[in-house]
Amino acid sequence: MSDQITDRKAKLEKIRALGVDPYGGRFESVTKNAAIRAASEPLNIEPGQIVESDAARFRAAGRVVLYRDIGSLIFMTVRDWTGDLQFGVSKKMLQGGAGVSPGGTNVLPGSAGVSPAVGGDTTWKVAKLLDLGDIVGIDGRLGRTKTGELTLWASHFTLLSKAVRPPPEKYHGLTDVEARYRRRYVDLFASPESQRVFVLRARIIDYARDVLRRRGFIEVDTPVLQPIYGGAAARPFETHHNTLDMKLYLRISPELYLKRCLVGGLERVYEFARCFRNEGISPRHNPEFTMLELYQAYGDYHDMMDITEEIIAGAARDVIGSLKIKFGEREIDYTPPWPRRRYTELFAEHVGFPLTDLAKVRVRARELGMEEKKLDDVVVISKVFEHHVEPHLVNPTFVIDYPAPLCPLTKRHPQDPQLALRFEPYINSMEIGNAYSELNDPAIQRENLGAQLAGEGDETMRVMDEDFCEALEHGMPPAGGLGIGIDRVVMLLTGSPSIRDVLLFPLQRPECR
RNA sequence: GAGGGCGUAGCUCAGUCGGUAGAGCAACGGCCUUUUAAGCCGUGGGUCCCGAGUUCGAGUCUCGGCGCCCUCACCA
Repeated sequence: MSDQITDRKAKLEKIRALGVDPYGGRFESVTKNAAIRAASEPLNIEPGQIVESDAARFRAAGRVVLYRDIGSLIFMTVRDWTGDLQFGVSKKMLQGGAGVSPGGTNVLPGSAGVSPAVGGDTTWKVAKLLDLGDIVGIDGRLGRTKTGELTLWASHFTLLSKAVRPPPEKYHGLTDVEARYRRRYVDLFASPESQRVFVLRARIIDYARDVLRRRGFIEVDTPVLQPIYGGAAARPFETHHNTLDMKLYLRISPELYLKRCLVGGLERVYEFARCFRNEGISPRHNPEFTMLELYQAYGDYHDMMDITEEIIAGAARDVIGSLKIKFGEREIDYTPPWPRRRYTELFAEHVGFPLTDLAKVRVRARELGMEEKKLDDVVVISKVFEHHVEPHLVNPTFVIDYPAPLCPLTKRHPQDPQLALRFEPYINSMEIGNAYSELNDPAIQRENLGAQLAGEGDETMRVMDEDFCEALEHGMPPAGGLGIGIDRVVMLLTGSPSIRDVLLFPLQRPECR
């Protein structure tokens, strides 16, 4: 059967028989491996030397990723989330009187060796019973081996958690993508580069929060469970509340609630909104994803472009450390200001004729193999745009002033009512957001939403959000609004080709085991 | 939804023309006080994704199913 598990459980019992709890408790005041490395620099440790001074005493902890037993001497490479460090355990150097480190808590109550605690001899036996994947803590003195490797030599040694399952192969780690997604916990500890993505994700989000806080925004939470869904064009997930006996939808967008906040006088609000869309899955689409959405009263979409640049270019510079970041074979230049290009101009430039020449647009659509007869003009235009223009939008570009019929929640362009004051930032041919000068005329809003519902026909169960329209009738300040697909931004900044690489636990069908 | 690719030991992977299942790491037993993916000697380990079929014989060929990845479609 699964003999490695059996072997490890046998060791577990041997360790318990020694009076040591293989699952330790609190082990605080640990210095991170990276900090220990940094602290070693001024010590100028010579190969073969072990430093006696207090400046070289450290407590460290982490997971055993490499283990080399040389008889009466054990070397192990121990990983924490700052990096790896070699621990050395020498039979002669272990101090008795505590099989656990001072402050360690893993002496089994009532065991034979409990008082005055297990000795160095017991500690040694435990060290010999270690396996790859175990989590250990040590107190020791810093030195260098003959070959110059920085090493923390244990005076006390503690087993903090015994792994009864074997880790993946120590050199390759987990490479099978399915295994990495299904058992992310293994992928994370086996692959520092995977861990790095999620640390960077957190820092990028922190960075965005800092930008918004400096600009006077407050973070709010709006409903995920919504009786009426809206704010985007997508099919929703449905659910049901038992005691209210009520149909509910998981939100496809927080937009209509955040605008209610504007009506209420919360002038600058943002939300990191987990959204759910019951649509196809692809390397750029996950059924649940995170949208940073924000609204600024008295602003417009130009302000939103400034914020977009400040967050994304700033995160590139300050979190990743460069305004030029590779993605696949390409290098993307995030240096602001990003070009702001009109939709109509880009269309004419890359398609070869203006989008107002509808006959030509439809001919081109047919050439692309499209069933264009049943589609509205603007839909055909947008398909042709996607096909011909998006591939050219590699470096960050704001595409501005979209055809109005595509934008039911957007204010019209004052010079051209055919256009809407909307932009989408594109990077690496991918939409990474959506923003506009928000429509605040309640009559036009009601009309647009009605037209949208009519366009969707009976295929969706969508109904008019009367309460939202009523809110606008109380007066919503003019405002700029912005949504940024956080997952996609993290993909770009970390060089991750699939959205699943930046989601800790992407949706997978049940495993047949 | 359509097409293509993949699925073999805990992990990473070989497996020829259809002929009784292989390596490295990991594991187990032994040796070793300066290793670096430690080394040396020895040992064990398989639902070849699942199920049918063809065949004297299937990891290999055929069909069906499941899962994952990619492309396209839908969508965003």
